[in-house]
Amino acid sequence: MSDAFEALAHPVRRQILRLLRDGAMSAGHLAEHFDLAKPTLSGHFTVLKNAGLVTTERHGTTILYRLNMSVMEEAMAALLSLMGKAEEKATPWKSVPHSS
Amino acid sequence: MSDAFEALAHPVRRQILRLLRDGAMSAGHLAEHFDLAKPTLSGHFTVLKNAGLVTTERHGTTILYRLNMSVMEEAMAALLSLMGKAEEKATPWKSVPHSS
DNA sequence: CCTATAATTCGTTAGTTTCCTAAATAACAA
DNA sequence: TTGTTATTTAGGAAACTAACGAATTATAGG
Repeated sequence: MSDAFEALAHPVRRQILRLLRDGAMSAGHLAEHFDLAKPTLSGHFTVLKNAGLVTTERHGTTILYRLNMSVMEEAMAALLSLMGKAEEKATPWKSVPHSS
Repeated sequence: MSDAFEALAHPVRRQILRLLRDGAMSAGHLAEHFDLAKPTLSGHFTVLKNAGLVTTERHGTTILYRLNMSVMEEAMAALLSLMGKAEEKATPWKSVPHSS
């Protein structure tokens, strides 16, 4: 879990995740959104990948980066658990009616 | 927001927050839970305080640390926004019926 | 004022992060 | 094979982090 928060701690990496919200994107296309050298971005990709926050998929010469929602959700759960009181530690999620 | 995630990235600091879930605690009492020198813990307290995740309150010679829920919630919201799709970016929170 | 207690700041060391340029690798096309 | 494009790896400089012991500040009580 430290790795995930560490990865989230850098604004460039959060922006990368934001760009990936709408779907996978290649390293090159992602790099166009930043004023940084490509190797620098590649380093950020590695941090995100090691944290499990993104997955990769090669398509010919390009490599697609994709958000890994399950790890994002694990980070959410970890953060949530830091907020709950101890006596609520093991409380299962309360279900609420669907609104749609 | 970087500061908050940076602060959350260290296991000792997450444990400190966990210890504070049930109420404020003095620096010394917190330090008893770790096998680290007090100056080291004091450094971690400073990181948490600079991130806004805790507040302090002096009582005589002791200093009480207390969770700052509102900043914890801001971190939650930031993480949540990284997960939502762009077209949901500005979606206001949907209200659900109270369960109690 | 003097002493004791609680906590922080200072100074140092070792290891890590971030960024760069240059070189290497992978896949494809001619 | 040769060249082109996409991306990563290598190597290095500057800045930052985490940890410690020693010294310092702040407060309370005699």
